[in-house]
Amino acid sequence: MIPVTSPESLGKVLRHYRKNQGLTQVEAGAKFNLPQKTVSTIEAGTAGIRLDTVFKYMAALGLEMHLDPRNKPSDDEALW
Amino acid sequence: MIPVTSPESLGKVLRHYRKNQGLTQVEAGAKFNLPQKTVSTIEAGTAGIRLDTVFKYMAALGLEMHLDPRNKPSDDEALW
DNA sequence: GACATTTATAACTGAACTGTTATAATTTGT
DNA sequence: ACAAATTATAACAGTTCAGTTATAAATGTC
Repeated sequence: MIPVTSPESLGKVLRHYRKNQGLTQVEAGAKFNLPQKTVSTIEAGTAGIRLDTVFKYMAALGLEMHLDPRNKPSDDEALW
Repeated sequence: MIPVTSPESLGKVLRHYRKNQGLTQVEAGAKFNLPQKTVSTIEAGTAGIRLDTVFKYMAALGLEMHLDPRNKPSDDEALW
């Protein structure tokens, strides 16, 4: 449930999930034709990575994203 | 709590939050020096937008991101 | 310590972004 | 329906990515 607010923190979270699944960068990237180099770049937190590349990698790891207000006072403050 | 898995859905959610705050694209973008054109591009769901640009815009709207496994069976399956 | 696996880094090309400025198209309110 | 406000689109220059291939560095195992 770690909040992600930067390319760096996103890279760390993605790496965490990948390792949790016992995958190497090559294995994880192969699912969506991302070369190992690109996976490395994503996890390193490079600022300029393209959004579609990130979503491909999230798909490879079976992840989805949620957006929430920062400093959310309580969880029952639904906006949708 | 809508799950985001593509640039398109991300753009829609960001637009939703912006309008909820009563901001125009110019007003929201100005907080982080993003020109109106860039905000429009983000909300339109352009695939190749750069990740740092997205995070700037999220910061302008006071949002943070969370990653979760897709088809999460139950909410008490914490991984962290 | 040596070997094998995994990850980081490099050079090159083509493609597409951001920022800037400006204008067209659309939406909103009266 | 008109005017004002908002959003979408365009051209240009500069920057940087993705992909490919290859290699260096780091990590882990015996």
